[in-house]
Amino acid sequence: MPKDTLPGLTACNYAMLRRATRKLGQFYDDVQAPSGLKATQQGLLYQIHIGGEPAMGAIAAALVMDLSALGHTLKPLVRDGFVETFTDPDDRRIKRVRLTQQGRIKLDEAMKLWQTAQQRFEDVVGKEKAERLRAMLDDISALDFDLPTATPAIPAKA
Amino acid sequence: MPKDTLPGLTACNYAMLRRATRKLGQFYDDVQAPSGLKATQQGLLYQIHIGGEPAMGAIAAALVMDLSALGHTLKPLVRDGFVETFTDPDDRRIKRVRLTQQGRIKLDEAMKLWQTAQQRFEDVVGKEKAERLRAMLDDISALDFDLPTATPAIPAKA
DNA sequence: TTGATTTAGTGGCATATACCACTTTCAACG
DNA sequence: CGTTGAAAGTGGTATATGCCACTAAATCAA
Repeated sequence: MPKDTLPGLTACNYAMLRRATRKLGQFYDDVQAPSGLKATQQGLLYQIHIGGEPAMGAIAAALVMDLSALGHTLKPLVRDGFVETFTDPDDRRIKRVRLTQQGRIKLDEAMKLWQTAQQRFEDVVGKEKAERLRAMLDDISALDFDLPTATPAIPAKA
Repeated sequence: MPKDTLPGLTACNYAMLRRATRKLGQFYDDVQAPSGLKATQQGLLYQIHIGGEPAMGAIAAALVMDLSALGHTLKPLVRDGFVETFTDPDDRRIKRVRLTQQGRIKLDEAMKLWQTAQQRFEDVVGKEKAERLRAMLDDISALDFDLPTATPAIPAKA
């Protein structure tokens, strides 16, 4: 039975990460469904909320997310009136983002549900273990994987 | 400065998970790009490979993935000739999946690149720590979050 | 055997994300 | 000043995923 000796996908860090993400997504989304927001959207609203009218690029950087992906993700939230954008008066390249009144209200509502999910998760997994998990994940998000695929030590400007 | 006292999104298990997933996705995808497969596709091919002509439902269950999502994800792989499907002769509801010859070759190719990425990840994070991470993620994928949202102890068939 | 129920997938629709090719602004230089 | 190159976003295209409504096939009951 070769299948027992094959490593299985449990060996792949990325595959494990995605699988666990799907699992948690189903859970958090389910709990937060009454608010009408997906957990992803709630997270984005929150990030904007604590960001102080952040620029698109700042949000993307904080979330380790592609800038264009952020733009797309933001669209439904703008369409539904939870978020609005405006051009930075000092640098017209920069687009800043903020919550609308409605967005703040909706975020409040969603946060209450979030707490339920979060609490439940920690009850099941253990507060201490959850903390360790988040710390590890935070580390990973900050890593630098530079593959030295022919790194010119110093481009020497030539 | 209220921003320093706000919990930041680092408190949310799900948000952390997604952020780390994006980070690793960018890394693994980048390393595996030469094969033409995304890391997600490589993972799926591998799962099929070790599954012994698995049924759609079996794959979805193993990956904690929605069945319809799996169907969609499979399409490009079928289109590109890496995977083929056939109806189970003993139960025509069941659709089984297997790699084509071309699919096996492509998987081999991608696995070599995967090993590079995997190795690099473990070099940076530490083999032991990576192992703990995967174990935790594996646990999470197997959890049962039943929120007793009015659980009728026994529907009593009425 | 027939009608109700359950199981396995499909298709449509919507969000999440990524990469690439542009466009618009700034900023730096000569 | 212009020219040039970097910085910030936008739009298009493609995959990843999920939910829901629906169909087909198998099972269970009566």
